[in-house]
Amino acid sequence: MTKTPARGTTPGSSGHQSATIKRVADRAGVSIATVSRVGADPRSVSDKLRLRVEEAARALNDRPSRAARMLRGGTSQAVGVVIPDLENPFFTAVVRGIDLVLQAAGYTLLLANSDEDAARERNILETLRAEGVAGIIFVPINSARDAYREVLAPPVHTVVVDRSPAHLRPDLVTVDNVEGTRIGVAHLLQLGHRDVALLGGPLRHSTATERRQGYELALRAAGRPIRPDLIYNGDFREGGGYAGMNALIALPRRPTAVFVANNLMTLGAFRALHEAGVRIPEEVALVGFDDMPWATSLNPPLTAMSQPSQEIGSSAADLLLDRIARPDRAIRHLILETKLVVRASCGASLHRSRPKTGSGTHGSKK
Amino acid sequence: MTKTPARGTTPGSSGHQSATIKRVADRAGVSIATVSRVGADPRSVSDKLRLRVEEAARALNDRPSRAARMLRGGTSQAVGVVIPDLENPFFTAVVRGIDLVLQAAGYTLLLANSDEDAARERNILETLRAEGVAGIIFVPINSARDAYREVLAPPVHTVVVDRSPAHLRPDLVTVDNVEGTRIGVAHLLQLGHRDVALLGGPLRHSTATERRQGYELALRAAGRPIRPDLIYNGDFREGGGYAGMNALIALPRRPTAVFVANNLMTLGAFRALHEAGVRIPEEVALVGFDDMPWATSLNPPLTAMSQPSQEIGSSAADLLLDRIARPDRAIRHLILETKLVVRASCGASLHRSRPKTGSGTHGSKK
DNA sequence: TCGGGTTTTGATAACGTTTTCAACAGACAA
DNA sequence: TTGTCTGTTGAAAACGTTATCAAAACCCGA
Repeated sequence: MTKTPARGTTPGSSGHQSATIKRVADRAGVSIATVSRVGADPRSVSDKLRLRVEEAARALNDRPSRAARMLRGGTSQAVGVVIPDLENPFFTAVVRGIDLVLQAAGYTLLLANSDEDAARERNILETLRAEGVAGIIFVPINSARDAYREVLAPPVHTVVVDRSPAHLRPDLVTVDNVEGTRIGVAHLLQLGHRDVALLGGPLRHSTATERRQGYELALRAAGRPIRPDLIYNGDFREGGGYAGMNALIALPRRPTAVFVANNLMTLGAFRALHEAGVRIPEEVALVGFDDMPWATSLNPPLTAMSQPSQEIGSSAADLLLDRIARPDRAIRHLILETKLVVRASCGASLHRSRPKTGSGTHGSKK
Repeated sequence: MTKTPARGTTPGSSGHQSATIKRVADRAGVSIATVSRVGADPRSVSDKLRLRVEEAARALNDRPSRAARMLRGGTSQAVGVVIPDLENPFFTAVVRGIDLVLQAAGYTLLLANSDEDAARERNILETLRAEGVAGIIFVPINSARDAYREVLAPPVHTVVVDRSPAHLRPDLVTVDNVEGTRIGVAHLLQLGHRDVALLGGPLRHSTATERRQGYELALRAAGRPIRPDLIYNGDFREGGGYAGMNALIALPRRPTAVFVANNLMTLGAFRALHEAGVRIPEEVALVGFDDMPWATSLNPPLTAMSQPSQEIGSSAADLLLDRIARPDRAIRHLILETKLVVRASCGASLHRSRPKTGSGTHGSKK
């Protein structure tokens, strides 16, 4: 039986149709164990057999069954991605980044939308866990304190994105929110504005508190006082930006510049300003956190702190893949830089007198 | 200890930890076959045992392994969703609708981004198929003609969304593109515009051809000629809208109104107009196809044909679930209505003289 | 040529389900 | 009481992998 084995009707194997690995094995004239091995570690099998198996697999268009693999190994080649709002372009850009590297690495992406709802998030996380995903990348709602204890249990790895969770130190990818906001606010200050307001977010999110810190930092560096009435804590949604901006322009001492700490809120702020007939940037100058695809379509185009959204996603995926490969590396926190993109909404073009945009200290008073 | 079978150390079962169904069976003092049965068809097992099993399952927080289930049955409780652009808010709204009903039905959502790339789409579809999804919901790229033959093979069910594929009649959910566009263009005509241009899309997409039909329909109904120079076929992306609008305003006989057949292109059109300093709607009136979350933040706010994006998604999911349950129903094509949302970009507010917005025939000449 | 060691291979158990088949229990008619 | 029929249950095979273990093949020095 030495040479002849490669052909179809070996006595042992009657003509079954299914069972991909078995079919490959039959065709190559080897045992299924050998086939499995060339998939796992090609060096562990002799060149002769390896070649036979490889060609048989190719001919049969063999795709190992994930179900079987997972049933055996307890973990599947899939990763779960959980974001709080599928319709926020920032998150979708992140997902796109994740998808790019995951797809290239042969992983399948399970996406779920937690909708900023803690119960739903919990449910999703449990499902994902039961599903046997190799890892989870998620933007935490961060409601209950010990909510994520069990998600971190060894079989499944976790990478957190955008917001840092309260009582947890997982692998993490964020942006430098403090510095980003500081630069944005400093830009406004430098343009000569004395009263710069902040349209901030819910303080349970690290992004909101950090951006607030950056705001205060910039003000202090410029020697300006922190006026509590100029700080509005919104909800990071369009409605909050609208309400907040309306509140600000109703102020007796109306601010001449506003830093909006979130993309959706920036939209709301624009709407409020347009409706009220307040001119941007002549009456109120605007800088937003997070650039958006349609920032240039706004009127005037938005000056924004641009986040590398897609790169956030791909970095997170890289981190996850790496952790899966080497589970006992040290925890890493990756902090990406933001970038000031100057367009018209901040009014920089009105100030031709001071063309130099230096390293962010305050400008002279107007 | 009355019933005794329920306790731990039954002679047959040594102290294994894993195997959920086995554990439930042990705890309830029945065979695993019985446990499986109460999951599949509760009426097929006696009340007594059924109760015991149910309570055991509840106590053990039993979650049947999807991997095992799929390995046995060949199909998993997951559905694949394939869209061509994760960053287009229309598609994400659709996905959100899908997610809503799928999550409620206990299905897992596998999302993939085909990026308008045929090869990638094909690869995704094959993967999904190999993955054993119960069904696929997708927006087809529609490049090669027989590209989708094998996707339709019986084990996996398909629902197509937004665009109808060329040589295929699957379950389908679209919007009434012809009528939607007709209404939008008629609105412009009724406002007194004589030269209404169309910023259209790539004709390989049914959405683009149908919207073009609607445009011509409206023009003919108003007795206006079709001027080829007023029709620009873009790419359904921001850049195409920008280029197209620039081309239109460079025309010797510049149109006074433009219907933009796609959300991203609308953004580009706005940008072009703003940059060129052309006033909306005084110099060029604008109506777009597909309303967007930020339509009200544009300046002026966008008049648009609003699509029920989320409902498109949820309907598609409903269709799919129904087909999975009853595979031999007739093929269905669900056509949803669009709605004209009048804001400022069309200039309707400038025409206080004619407050009645009737059923879409043309108004008197200006 | 023969041992001893190393490498390569194959048979098989296990993973958690569903489903088929046979066995068993109970009900009812004779 | 016996026999047949129906309804309920359990044993076991199968799904496609991977991993363990033992057998086989090979290599090398004596």
